[in-house]
Amino acid sequence: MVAEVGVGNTQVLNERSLQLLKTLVERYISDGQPVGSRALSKDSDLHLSPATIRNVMADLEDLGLVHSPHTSAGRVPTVSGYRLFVDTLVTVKPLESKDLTLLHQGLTVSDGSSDMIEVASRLLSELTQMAGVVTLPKRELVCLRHIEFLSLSNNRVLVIFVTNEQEVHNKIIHTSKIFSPAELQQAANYLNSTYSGRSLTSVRKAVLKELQEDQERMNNGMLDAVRMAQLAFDQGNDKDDYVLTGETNLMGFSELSNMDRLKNLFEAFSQKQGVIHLLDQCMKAEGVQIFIGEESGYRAFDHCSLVTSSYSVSDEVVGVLGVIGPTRMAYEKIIPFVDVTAKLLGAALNPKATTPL
Amino acid sequence: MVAEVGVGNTQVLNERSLQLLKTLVERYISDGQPVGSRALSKDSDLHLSPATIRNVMADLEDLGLVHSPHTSAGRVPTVSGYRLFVDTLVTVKPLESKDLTLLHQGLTVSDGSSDMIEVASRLLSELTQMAGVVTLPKRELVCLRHIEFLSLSNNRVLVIFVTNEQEVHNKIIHTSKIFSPAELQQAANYLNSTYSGRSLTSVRKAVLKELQEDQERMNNGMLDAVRMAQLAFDQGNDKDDYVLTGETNLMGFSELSNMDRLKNLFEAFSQKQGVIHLLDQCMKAEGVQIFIGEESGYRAFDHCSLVTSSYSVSDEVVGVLGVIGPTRMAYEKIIPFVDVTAKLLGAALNPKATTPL
DNA sequence: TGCTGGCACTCGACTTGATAGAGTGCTAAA
DNA sequence: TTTAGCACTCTATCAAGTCGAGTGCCAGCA
Repeated sequence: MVAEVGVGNTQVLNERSLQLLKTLVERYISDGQPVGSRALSKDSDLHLSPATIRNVMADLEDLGLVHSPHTSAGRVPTVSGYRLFVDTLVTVKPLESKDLTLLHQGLTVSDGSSDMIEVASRLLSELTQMAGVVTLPKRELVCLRHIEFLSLSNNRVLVIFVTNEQEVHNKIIHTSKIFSPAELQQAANYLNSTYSGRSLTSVRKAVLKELQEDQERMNNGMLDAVRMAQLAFDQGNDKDDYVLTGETNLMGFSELSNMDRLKNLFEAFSQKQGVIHLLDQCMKAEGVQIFIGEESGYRAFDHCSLVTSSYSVSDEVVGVLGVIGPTRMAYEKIIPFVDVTAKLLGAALNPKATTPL
Repeated sequence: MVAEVGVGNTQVLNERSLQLLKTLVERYISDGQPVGSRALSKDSDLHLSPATIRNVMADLEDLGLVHSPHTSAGRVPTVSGYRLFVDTLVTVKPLESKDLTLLHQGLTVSDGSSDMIEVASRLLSELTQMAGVVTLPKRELVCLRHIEFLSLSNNRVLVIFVTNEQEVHNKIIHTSKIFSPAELQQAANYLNSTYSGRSLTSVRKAVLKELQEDQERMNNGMLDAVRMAQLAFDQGNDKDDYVLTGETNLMGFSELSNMDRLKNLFEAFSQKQGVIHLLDQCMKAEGVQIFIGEESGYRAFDHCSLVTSSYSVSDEVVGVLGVIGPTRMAYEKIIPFVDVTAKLLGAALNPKATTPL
């Protein structure tokens, strides 16, 4: 993607062109207006005349890095231009100490009763004045703490299970026969003593294995328990989900003030599907990842950028968080912001954490 | 509010004027354009010339029922005009059988595993193409089914309790001493045997009473149990909440395409406070209630109307549902729609229900 | 060879003026 | 009491004109 730099056209994309591109993007991000050659001549420290800059701009336009909305307007960065900018040109600013303090305050493990995910999302959106998004930690990496059954009418059983420290999940399963409360209690006891402390994926695997191989070894009660566990931890039970806050902040940006775009975007938010898929992709990479405009592949996000970072608990990636805003966002601030938030959240979610960083 | 009708100015607000107001509102609702005297003359069955109608319009304008955006535009209903219309003039249309079928399908008790509240909200928004809102049933009228404690680190205890048939709630409480799992189990057993089946409010009252009066009668374990119950069922534990769907539908309406208005509205939605307060007011009245524009008292809703109805389980009002849309909405359809949905939802939530209506 | 000043040109934003159409208020007549 | 007619008002729309920002290109200069 950055292949243009220094291959065939080294002489075109030299240091100076890159410097000008950088200045242009910075200027456009802060102003929102197409940047003309005169402004660029003043802004950059290169002491070049507007005429020279126009020549360079023409080259950058040929390379698809900038674009002119119309004949006599300045230049605006294209998606490729932004890409080059965030990949190699941007000079990230260290987080303002005010913001850092707020993040620390919000994301310390002290107060276990508040929902960290929610807090993180809110911090992201409030401090960046854009939309913040945080996925719930992946259940594969989540430990079963306790399970409990409660009988309902019509062969239905309410399964309640607690994961990690304090997250409560519940699901209704349909059983083939009616269980007495005592039987349910017994089943729960068996499952708790056997599987408590193990990860949900490993529990699921173990359950499947027992059903296939060890049936003769088990008594009826154990078999029932394992069967119910299978139903309870069935794949795709709790769909991965995310917490999104500050969507309304996005309504302030002029590039999103087009009602159709905005509607598409908000519909994408409420359907969740696309967003989840996008965030899933970010989970694979470590560190900060950025989707600019159409790069995401979802039309609804055409005029948005997404700056994400995965967050990890005990060196395992368990989720993703990020900021959604207009393509024209202050990447140099947002990138470190997302980075730090991800690290703090990971640390805060770590049960045996001392304050990190 | 409807006091103008037939008091001092009977001769002004006579049958004919009302008929014309009705026609005007209907026409404006369907067109969205200010209605002129000529159009009104054709639309109404009164066989009056435009000139006559202009005289009537001038009277209606004096009474504050209609309003001219500018000198040579037609008339538009004011809030008072809408009020009079929905209170006395509107002829509600019976629900289309297609919609009725869909409502019945969605809101029958058969499938207990899906969330009725969510379904109801979604039906409201999808079938009306506006936003649907449904409050969660009031907890005062909710029965405790089962309670369970789980110890966490640092004197914290995770309380899980199940209400009604299958709703699971959880809360973390801080205790003064550290309990062993066995002690917690014992406390849960005591509470389950004592309070299971009673409403949350009555449990709360009973707990308070025991703590104040019957302390000497109880052993230590019971006392601990009751203390924990008090913490768990503390007032304001689960804040009343609502499920809102189809907000994005509102972005299609021209009267809400002003970005500022829209932003205010969506911020009100995400803060929830104001909406909850508004819905609470509706809980007091039975049947369909309507807030038009500024009547709600919340600036964010200035250009919206809210058509609500409380819904009841076993003859007790437990919640409110409604539709939010632009002031210019098809009241004659929405009113019966909300009415029927409320009745169906109430019936569906009734544990021992046969299909109603 | 690369940079710069100059010049003609283009395009959008804004202003102005003219026109058509919808709808009103008022008055006088039926 | 209703109606027809008329003058008036206001909006929306279009065309024309102007201004300014910015470009592309060319010729000259270091």
